[in-house]
Amino acid sequence: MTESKLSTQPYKGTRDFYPDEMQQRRWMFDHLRQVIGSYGYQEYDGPMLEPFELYAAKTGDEIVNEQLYSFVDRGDRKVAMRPEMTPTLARMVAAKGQHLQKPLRWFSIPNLWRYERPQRGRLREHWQLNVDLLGVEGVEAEVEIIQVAIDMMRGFGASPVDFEIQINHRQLMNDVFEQVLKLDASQTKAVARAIDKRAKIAPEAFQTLLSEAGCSPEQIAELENFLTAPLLEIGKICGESQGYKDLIRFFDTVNALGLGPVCRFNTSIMRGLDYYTGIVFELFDKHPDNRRALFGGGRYDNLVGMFGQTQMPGVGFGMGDVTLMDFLKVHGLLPEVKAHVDILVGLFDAEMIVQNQQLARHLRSAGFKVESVLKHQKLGKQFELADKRGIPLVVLQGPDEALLEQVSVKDLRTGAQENVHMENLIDWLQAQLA
RNA sequence: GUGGGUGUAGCCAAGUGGUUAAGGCGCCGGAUUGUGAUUCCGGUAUUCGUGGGUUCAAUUCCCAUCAUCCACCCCA
Repeated sequence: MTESKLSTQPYKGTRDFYPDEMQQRRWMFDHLRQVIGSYGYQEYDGPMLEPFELYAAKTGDEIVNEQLYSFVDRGDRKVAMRPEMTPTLARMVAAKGQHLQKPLRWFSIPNLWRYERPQRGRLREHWQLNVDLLGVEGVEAEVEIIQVAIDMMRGFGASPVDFEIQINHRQLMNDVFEQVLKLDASQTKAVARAIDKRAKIAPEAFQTLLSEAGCSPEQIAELENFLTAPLLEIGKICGESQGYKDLIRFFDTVNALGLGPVCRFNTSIMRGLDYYTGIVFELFDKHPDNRRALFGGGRYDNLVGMFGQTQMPGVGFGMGDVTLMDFLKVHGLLPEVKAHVDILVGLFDAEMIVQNQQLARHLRSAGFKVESVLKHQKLGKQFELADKRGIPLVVLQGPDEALLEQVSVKDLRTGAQENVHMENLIDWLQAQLA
């Protein structure tokens, strides 16, 4: 028999969440839910599998061609594992469009799949918070979404100097490409890609990319002029386009709300997804060890309409759990894993299992988180177990205590031990744990 | 998809072409059968990622492969 052993490794680019990691994940998501809930957003979810075509149309060539997990099902349907949530959201909204009361404030924390080479901050399966606001045309929607993002970061204890939201406008970029620079379709794509890279490469390398894209020196100069211009100068370069007006109104509002310092206009923010139509933004970590985007999002006014029933404008963003976790680690914002149990009910000897269970039931019904010892071990082992788990209190009833209707309570944090009468036990324990 | 680094116990690791493969943490057991986090003692690697080759001899050298990390590509 040369049977090869089954590997215990998780599939490439995926993670096992053992209880400690799961607790961290829960902690993170609970924080997010709390902030989002404070804005009135409701949670939804959809299937992990969708028709392949849902992504083929608008998600972007690279994701569809190279990063989509897809297969043909037993009924010959081409199926994909969701690489992002927004198409599912759009589908769900389109399906019920007329009946949903607008605006919609929805969020979800789906697991998403992309066939990629794993590296820092990127895996094949990740969980991504998606927050979307649908049914609002004006930039007030973007302003609210940005506030949600900022408050989430604050909720984790991040300082405003730790991160920055960079903001651009898709339509503004399109206007510049088409009307000012007069680029054709293929040039537009190459130029957009070059702009996306601009912050990471040398200025000469950027110019080379533009030349390779077929730009004349004049076009390059004009583009440079645009890219480095402050927002207020943009209007002079490409006219008072809708994109320009949106941005002005957006920044006016954001400044009035006191959120200006964390928001910055940046013409380099392009975003890869094809469905964005208006303001786009990314939230960056400013820590030198982790300079990367934590969130990305923007306005997608035509996505719901793709399904042919109703048009519905939308604004939203996604944030990956992997990148958020890196942010929290780098900035020291992850708390110690807290004990999940308040009390261990010890088992004095095997014959006392019923008393042990009764005591544990009594304490649980009073609202404590209680673990009970099910198999007799030496008492030293039982206390050791409690200590290693971080359980603060051990409650034990041996023959001596039972005679007096008492239990012995030891606080492992202080080492203090006391006998407490059953009548006072609940109050006494509550005081200890307060 | 391209280039580079690394694979020795659950984790962190030292090590050498030649008898039994350091050490630390953790885990298990004991000293201490009514009391933990201290101390002491003991136990914890028979595929040194996997397969093949060179050799009298390979954990060590060579090749392949897989995994993992980093950079690129792209993105979250």
